[in-house]
Amino acid sequence: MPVHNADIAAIFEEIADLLEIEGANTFRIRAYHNAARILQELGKDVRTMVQKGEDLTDLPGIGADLAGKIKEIVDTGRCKALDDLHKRMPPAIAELLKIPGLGPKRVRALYRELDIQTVEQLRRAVRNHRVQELPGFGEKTEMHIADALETHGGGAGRYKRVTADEYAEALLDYLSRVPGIRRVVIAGSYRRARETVGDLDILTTAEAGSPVMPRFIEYDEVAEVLSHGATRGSVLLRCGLQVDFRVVPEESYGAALHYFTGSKAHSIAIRRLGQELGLKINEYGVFRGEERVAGDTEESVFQAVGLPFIPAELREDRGEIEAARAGLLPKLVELSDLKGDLHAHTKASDGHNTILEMAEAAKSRGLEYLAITEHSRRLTVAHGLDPLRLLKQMDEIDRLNETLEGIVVLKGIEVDILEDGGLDLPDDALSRLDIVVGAVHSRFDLSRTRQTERLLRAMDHPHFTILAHPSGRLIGRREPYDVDMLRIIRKARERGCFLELNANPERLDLVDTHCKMAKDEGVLISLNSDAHSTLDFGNLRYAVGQARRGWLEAQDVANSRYLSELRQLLQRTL
DNA sequence: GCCGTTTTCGGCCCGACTGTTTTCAGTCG
Repeated sequence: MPVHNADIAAIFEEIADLLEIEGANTFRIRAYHNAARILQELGKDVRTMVQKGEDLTDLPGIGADLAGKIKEIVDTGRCKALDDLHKRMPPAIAELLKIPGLGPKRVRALYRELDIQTVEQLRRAVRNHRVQELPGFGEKTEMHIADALETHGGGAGRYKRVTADEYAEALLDYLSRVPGIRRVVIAGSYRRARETVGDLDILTTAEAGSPVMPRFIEYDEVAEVLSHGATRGSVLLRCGLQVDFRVVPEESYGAALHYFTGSKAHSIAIRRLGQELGLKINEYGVFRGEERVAGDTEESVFQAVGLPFIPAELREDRGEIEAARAGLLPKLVELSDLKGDLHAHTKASDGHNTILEMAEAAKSRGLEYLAITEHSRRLTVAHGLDPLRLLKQMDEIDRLNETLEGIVVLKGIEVDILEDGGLDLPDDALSRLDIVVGAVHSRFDLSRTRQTERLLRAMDHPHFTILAHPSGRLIGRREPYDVDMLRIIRKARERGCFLELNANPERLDLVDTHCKMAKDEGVLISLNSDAHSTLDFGNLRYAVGQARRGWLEAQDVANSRYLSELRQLLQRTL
């Protein structure tokens, strides 16, 4: 059984949870959480690093002990430290930590006093009102646990960004009309452009006496008020999305925005920097003793710790602070950098609009070229094109280009990559196209070796241009297929191919860490809408957000090039 | 458990809200 980074991360998370219940040193617990995060965001396989004998302690947050445990897990699939914890504590007990309102102390009390080890046992104890008799618990706490147990399992989970957008926009509109409100902004993972958000963090400033907090909790989509005080409130919307709300003084806006944007790891790192300089940083400002020295803007907070402004999308403590200090922050790509789109469909396959409609829509978005890339024949459910229909469409595009102004339509295909790595159309058809987008739409279940070989072979095809949605994942619905992404990226460099960052909000494929890896390896990414209708070009902003999280600059993006420049890039070394 | 321009020990970010408390612990973000 190959051990993936996620497997090791899961073990570390479990160790952290069990240690927390045991009452271990909080910084030791944090070290395990931190290591789990590092592994998940690493982008490359730690298993391979172990096999190559690389020094894992070079990774931030990994010391000799954790490096040893990683190696142990890679080699044996087990971790003695976790096994030992399991001997002392029931394995299922960590589940209890996921119930809102239950932290390590209460879980430990429930276990020690009432021998509660599982969610089911807790449910019974709550029913029999045994929980409220425990010291530190009470009637209300027991009631809250009962409520939480009812919703437990139906868990809200994380929301796709595009879904959160719908609720966020309506709420922002409502809040912006509250009398006396000055600023309303969404911070948190939403502002960092994460592909999913667990909740919405809304930050406001308002004039004295403005009824922002009461208006917030009486918003008509609020299903439940979880808490509300003078400056902080928390609600559940009817859709299940949690919204955390803060009101801060105007002069604290920058410090508060920085803090509530996070990430947690980034905030901690910045506060630590402040500490080294004798500064205290909280959401109200940057303080030297009693004196506020910064905090009205985010820039002032960064400046106080000697750094330039760091864009929100980079704030994950993945090296952005070091880069900022060294003056090496990327100038991140923006939506306006995109000159074209290299992946779109029309009615000819499974799209909803004509070529002309798609071209006009792309042009109205400020794009100068658009590749039409229908599915190929094997994908019958999508009315994939055979060579004859493809030729007909190419003629149509030629005719259309003679009349179009301000936009050029490129001839392309989204050709299926067959199980053996062959392409679903003959060479003579592919050779006439401007763009050949290759994509996997079947056999997601191949072994890592075979899936990787399949993609490498497809990319070796002389006409291959772009690898579409390279991991095949659908957010929250389908896991990525198992491939060695570093080998794929290196093959792309060798062949002069691009990798796609697919803008469909269900996909957003590549993930940010692989974008960064491609950039580091010198491979260009194409930010493609994969539009199936004229409306879908709006999704490009999600791709841009993801690209920014992957440190991409305009120069790292294939379709930030003007068409003449792009054509040169497409002149492949065969 | 990690880390080091205060370096192998002694630190490790900081505050709001709730409930069970008579001044604070627990949880959460």
